[in-house]
Amino acid sequence: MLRLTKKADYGLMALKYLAEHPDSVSVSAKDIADTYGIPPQLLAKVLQRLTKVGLLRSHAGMNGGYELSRAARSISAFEVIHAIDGPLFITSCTKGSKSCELEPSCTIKEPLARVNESIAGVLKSISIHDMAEDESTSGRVTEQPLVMLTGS
Amino acid sequence: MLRLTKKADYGLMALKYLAEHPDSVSVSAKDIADTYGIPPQLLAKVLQRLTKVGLLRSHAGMNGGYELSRAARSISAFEVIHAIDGPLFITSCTKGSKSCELEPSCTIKEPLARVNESIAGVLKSISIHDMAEDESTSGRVTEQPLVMLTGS
DNA sequence: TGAACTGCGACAAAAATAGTCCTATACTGA
DNA sequence: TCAGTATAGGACTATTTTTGTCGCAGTTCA
Repeated sequence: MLRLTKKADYGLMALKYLAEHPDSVSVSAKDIADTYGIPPQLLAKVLQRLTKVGLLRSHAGMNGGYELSRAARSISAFEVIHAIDGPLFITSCTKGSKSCELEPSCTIKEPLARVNESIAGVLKSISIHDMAEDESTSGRVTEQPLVMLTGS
Repeated sequence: MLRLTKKADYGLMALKYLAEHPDSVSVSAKDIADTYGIPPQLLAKVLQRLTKVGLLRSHAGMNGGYELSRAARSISAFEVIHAIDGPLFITSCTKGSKSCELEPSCTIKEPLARVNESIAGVLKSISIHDMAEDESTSGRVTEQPLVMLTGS
């Protein structure tokens, strides 16, 4: 339930990798794919999408590759996931497109929409920087409130 | 991204329906399926599973059907979803089974595990009763904190 | 110019979901 | 006690989503 696609996983891993190697001018998709043992071509597509959305800057040609276009601290997990998996959300039919295929029957949607926002909030509150930092200083991140949802 | 399966949707809808009809001694799967225009047999299976898990009580034979085994207020969305979609979570490989197929590469998992818990918290904090109530007195539910995640 | 890249579109393969069918069993009421 | 209505559940098929591959065009750099 509620699982991320592998593409989103790959995207997060790649951004984390880039966040941890700010020194390297640019890193190729292949470099990252090799490091994590994931299909290079797939990762390439993911990175291309992230570039298109503006989270990465690409650099074609020899010694080319990708780099973060912004500070890791300012890139949220939400942005990454949204860019890769799209805006779709919790319930099959979110009120983006025409309500529900199932007539006016979907009475469950509105309550879930709020849950939806809560989850988005959680995802927005965690940055690539947080994820990268986590490893070395585990436990530090939790000190600050991950998310605070009162009222809304 | 992060969307519920239809089965889970159906389950939530059914429980909500039952919560809204406490008068009826028991409601058949067909009744609910007809009301919402969903496949009866599929809903039947969902309800059977919810019964097995103990969220519903079933009653075979004529005029049979299902009823909540507990107060709607004490049944969380989390329980329902967990019963139907299983315990799987956010990231492909949660540290339930052996860490990751991808060697020690999955550095992304631990940070996401925390996100995972946050989401579970959100889901646990909303009850079937909340969802049923929502329609009539929309907006009331939001007044109470949906979830409060500080530190953890 | 050629090697090492990114950028895309079209597929193919695999896995998860959704939905159907069929049979067995339980209970109710006439 | 029999007929009708329900649940219980296994097996199977269909559909959709996800994952991964291939091939080719454009870029950059030495």
